[in-house]
Amino acid sequence: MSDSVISPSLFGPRVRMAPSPTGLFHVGSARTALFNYLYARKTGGKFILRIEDTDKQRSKKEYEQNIIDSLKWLGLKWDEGPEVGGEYGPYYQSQRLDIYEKYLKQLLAEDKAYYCFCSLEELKAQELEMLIQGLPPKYSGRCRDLDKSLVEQYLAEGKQPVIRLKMPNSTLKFEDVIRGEIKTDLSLIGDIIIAKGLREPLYNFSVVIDDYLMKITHVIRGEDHISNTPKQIIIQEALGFPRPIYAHLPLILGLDRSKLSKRHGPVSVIEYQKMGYLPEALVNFLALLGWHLSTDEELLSLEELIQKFSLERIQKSGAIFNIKKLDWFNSQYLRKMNLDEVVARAKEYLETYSNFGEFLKQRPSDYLKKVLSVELPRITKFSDLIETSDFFFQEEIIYSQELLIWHNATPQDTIKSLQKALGIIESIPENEFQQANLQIKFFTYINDEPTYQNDKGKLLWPLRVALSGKQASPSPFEIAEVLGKQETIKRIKKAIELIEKNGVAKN
RNA sequence: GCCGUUAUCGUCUAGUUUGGUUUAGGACGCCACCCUCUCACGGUGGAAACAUGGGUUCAAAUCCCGUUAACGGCGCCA
Repeated sequence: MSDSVISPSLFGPRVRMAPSPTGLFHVGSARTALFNYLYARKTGGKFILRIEDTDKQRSKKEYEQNIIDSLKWLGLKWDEGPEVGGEYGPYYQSQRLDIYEKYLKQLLAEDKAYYCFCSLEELKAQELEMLIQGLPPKYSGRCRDLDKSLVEQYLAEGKQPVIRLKMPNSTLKFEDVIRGEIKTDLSLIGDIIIAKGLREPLYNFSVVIDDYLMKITHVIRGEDHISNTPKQIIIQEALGFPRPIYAHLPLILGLDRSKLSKRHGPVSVIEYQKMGYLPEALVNFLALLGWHLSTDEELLSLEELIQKFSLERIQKSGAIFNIKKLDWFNSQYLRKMNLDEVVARAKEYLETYSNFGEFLKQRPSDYLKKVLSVELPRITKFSDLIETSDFFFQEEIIYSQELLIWHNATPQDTIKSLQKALGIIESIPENEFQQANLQIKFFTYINDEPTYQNDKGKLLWPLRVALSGKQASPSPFEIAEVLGKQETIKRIKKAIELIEKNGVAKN
């Protein structure tokens, strides 16, 4: 048996990401892609993307595009694969059927694989039987030594066989970079099906062929593949292929510690994009799920991650996807980022995911920048802009008049406060209508006015609500500057009207 | 059921290889206080963990053995 392990070639390691387009690109896959990418960049190797679309029933074009879009959004560029090509293509398994067929025939000819004509029903029954006996379900090997002529006859009759690989009965050991030595008793596995037909290869088989032909040196993938590894190694050995280096990543888990899935909440990369997370933040967060520096550094750009990454520091146990920490990363990135950059991204976000785009077009070009300079400390992701800062993006704001009333102030008090505020606002010239100035004007008044001296909220709270319509918002001065003098006056007058219409009448 | 993997604060983790420097460090979250018209931001402080039993040793989160629990796999899916 060949135990030859691929040594890093002259050209450096080659790693790959091999997603299947059977669903939206999962954050777990994104992390696997990230680790592969980091390793390739760190070592000067190549990161290859291969689409595993041999399952014709489940593979969909739209999911294929989603994989590509998600990877691009995250900033993980592949060196070979769809769109960019490469010398070991094609990079879609569905286009490699001739290749698989060739190797399948070779295995059959060498008697290392055989046709199996057992029906699904028979197999199911056997499986059940073994389970009852407390044995691991395993194929009996009934067709293993079928007579050649009988095989020919069945084939001629048009029977649809599957192709099985003859598994040895030995113990197989392999080295995992993250976990060390892993042993399996092959006698427990039985002859696995490697293809449904000459042109219908199954995962375990096609991966081995592709990894070999694409000269993959390191297979970095999820822990859920550990039990596939021995099978793949046996296929490699039957074919005389060298063994790549394996690294099995811990799983990403949901709150209940089971593999992260839809029932735990949003799981696809695009959903996080829609929620307004920054790709940088997602990448940073994902990198720290199962990998950590010995120092306390956590905020790391993709460049820094590349510099500092090492397979050795990957964790062995699964990590729970904690969205609160993602939120924290996102706020950090939002605040650290250059304001113009944030504005550009927020603009794009609002245009694609909200209906505030039109409103924005009618405002001065620096309007969004003003909004963001005020709202940035208050949001964790762009969708918060839609939910909590909508008053900046709408002509009409809706709120109840009770919200305008401060503590134990009466509606009359509130009208008085608003009128006073209106007076101050009106006295400030358009070109001096800035936050700092507004604040000075208001506080000068407050300090001389006994009614408000010790209860600033009596004046400021109704003002703020009049402008925002919210219980929680930036200060009235900040909002006023962004809104501009005219809009500010308009909203205050509206508030006064609102109380006059309802609040006063009630008293 | 069988096989495999894993086990430090609620969560992500440092420390485990080479036992003592650890009254176990950091981050997220949580709580309190300060700032304050509200909400955030910011600042200060706090609660919070070595799964369990047994060894070895002067000394164990760190080494050895057992137990338990959790998860993953056991597809003519990938």
